[in-house]
Amino acid sequence: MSRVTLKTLAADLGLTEATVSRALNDYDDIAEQTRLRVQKAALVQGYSPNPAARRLARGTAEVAAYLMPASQHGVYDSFIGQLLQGLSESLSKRKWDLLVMQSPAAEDEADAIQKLARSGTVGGVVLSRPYKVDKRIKLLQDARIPFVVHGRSSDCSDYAWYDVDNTKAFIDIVDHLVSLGHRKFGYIGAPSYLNFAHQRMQGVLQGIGHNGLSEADLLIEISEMTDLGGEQAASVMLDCDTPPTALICATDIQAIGALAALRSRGVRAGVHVSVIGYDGLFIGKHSSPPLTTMAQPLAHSGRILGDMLLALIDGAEPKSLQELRNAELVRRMSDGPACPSQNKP
Amino acid sequence: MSRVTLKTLAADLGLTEATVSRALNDYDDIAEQTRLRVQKAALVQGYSPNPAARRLARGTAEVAAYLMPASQHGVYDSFIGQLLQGLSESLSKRKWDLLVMQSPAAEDEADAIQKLARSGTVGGVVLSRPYKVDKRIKLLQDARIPFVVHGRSSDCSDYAWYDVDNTKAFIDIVDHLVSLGHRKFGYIGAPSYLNFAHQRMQGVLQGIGHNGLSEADLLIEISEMTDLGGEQAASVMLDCDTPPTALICATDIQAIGALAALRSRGVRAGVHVSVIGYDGLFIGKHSSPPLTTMAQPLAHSGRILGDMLLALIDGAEPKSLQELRNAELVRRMSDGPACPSQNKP
DNA sequence: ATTGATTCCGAAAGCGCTTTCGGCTTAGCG
DNA sequence: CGCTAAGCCGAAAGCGCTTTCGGAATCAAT
Repeated sequence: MSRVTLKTLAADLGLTEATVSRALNDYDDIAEQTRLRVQKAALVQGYSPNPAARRLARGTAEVAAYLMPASQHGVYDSFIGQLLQGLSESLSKRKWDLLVMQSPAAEDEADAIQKLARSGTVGGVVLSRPYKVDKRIKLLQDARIPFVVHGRSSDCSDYAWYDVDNTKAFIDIVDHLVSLGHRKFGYIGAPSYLNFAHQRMQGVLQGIGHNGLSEADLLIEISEMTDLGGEQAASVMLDCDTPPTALICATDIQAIGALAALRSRGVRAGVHVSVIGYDGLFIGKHSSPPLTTMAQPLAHSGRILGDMLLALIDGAEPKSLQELRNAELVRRMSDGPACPSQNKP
Repeated sequence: MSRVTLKTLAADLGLTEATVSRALNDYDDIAEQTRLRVQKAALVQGYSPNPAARRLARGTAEVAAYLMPASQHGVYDSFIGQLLQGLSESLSKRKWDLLVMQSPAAEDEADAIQKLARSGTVGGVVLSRPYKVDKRIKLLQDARIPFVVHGRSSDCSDYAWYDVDNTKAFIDIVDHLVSLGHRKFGYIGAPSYLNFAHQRMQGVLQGIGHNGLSEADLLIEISEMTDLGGEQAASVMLDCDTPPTALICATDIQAIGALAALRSRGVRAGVHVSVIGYDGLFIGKHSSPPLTTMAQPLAHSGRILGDMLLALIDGAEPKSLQELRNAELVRRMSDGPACPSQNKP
């Protein structure tokens, strides 16, 4: 059983390759009747076009690339599977393929992206977790490759993105904790070249301001986005003279580390000290105590990003494709009213 | 700045496209001197071949597809990110691209894979988590697409695979628990169409046999691979007349659910009842109590699979590429000596 | 009946690269 | 010095598909 190509199909039908091609691609200068005849034959014979040939002829590829964020010190983002599934689902509606690529090392970025553009390998790009100022975005714009960003860089007016309102989320966290009576906070942040980390910190700062507190009421530690990082940062804050009564963490992973720090000191999270994380990771349900967290709605983020990219390909204005969602507080057991007593029992 | 193609390069150098092509691809009928001249020019001008054209001409694609396992009831495998990173790293040594595809629905599998083969989209496939008898494997063989399997189906003699010895791991678990004095077990399994689930159960069964115990000493519950599934299964076993003193779980996720079931009954894991999981998930470190588990060495599995695939492409015998690793018991806090007293306090 | 517009399809030129084949040049040998 | 054998490179034919252009029908209208 040799391959069935346009040529063999055409020969079978007594038509030209050109006609068959147009029939299959729904050109309108093909008689309805022959169109049907051709499409049926294609189905029967199990014809499927050679994508390489099509790509070469058309000059455009039905492939999107997902630029994976680099792993942070061996911690891999657990949402990647979910995101890819959504993306691939959405893209497959148009029979697009999904390529995953490592975000190249900083120096090679320009090269890599220009190569992407030049070779025409991909027809679109999804970029995750942008930096505060992200050269890749400009490169993609210059290369005229349609792209959507999962997150925002500091200047995000000119491209398509989908993001969660990090700043608002952390303002909300502060508000929530203040309403529980907390007045002294610790913030465990992430490296601020990642823009979401910057945004989250801004949220905390604004929240503190809102509520009439001063910077003196806020301790800040920046740590790696790992459990160990969170644990160390929490330790530092807990061991100081007037430790905070509430710990706000940039990510759940760090929060879980913070929980460990509390446990090892015999401090009860949710009673003596409140801990709130961000992400809504599944795993927080099973920490001890279960972690209160701001859950981001990433159930459909993959699909949304995919749909945006497709829309972009169809000629939509990038600026019209910007979607901001809100995270939602899910209270479990690690937050509670401020503890009036000393928090070192 | 228009695209630099073989044509423009050739024109610049006063050579033919053919010569330039051969020079760049290290053919040996090109004078060393001109080869260098060409390669340098290519570098300077930033030439990179159009992959679609190359693919079309060569008839072979430098692209591997990863068939993502479908999510189980909304639980996404957290190892996917890590695996993809390893794969992509390995493949990029040869400038191969990585495509991710959803494993198509059962009925469409044949179609999908045949389409893969016919269209020549991919030059290799990585298949995760095979079923006990997996049609996809035969399809791939028939289609003559090089492929490696992450895991094994029940008949695994004829293809390349990388797997962890699930059976041995669970024998080891039983042995370990027996040495701690346990005599009555509960096994929380996963749906056995997934071959790893079958293997793990076999391990438990063999372990029980080894140690001179009988089937009466083993309760079995099959559940979904979710925390809830594990929790429900554990509940059933704990509530029976003579509950087991040790719970063996097919996956960490289920084990974590089991832990929850214990907690809600006031039964202390690691003291009254031992719980052991499998996977070595990061998250087990932070459960309460921290989960004892068989950790599989997946740190490099992506790279290994990638290297295998590349070797296959180079003509290696599939049978010579079969690698079995052992999982390793990492003891945390959820196992302990059998508790002589009633385990319902 | 002649013209003009439609409708539908074939011819043919690529897209950018690979690869076979053959020819020219130079070296090696008697 | 002539002849064969390498060594190098150019010519050209494709890979399988798309798309422009134009031509042959068909039809309506003058």
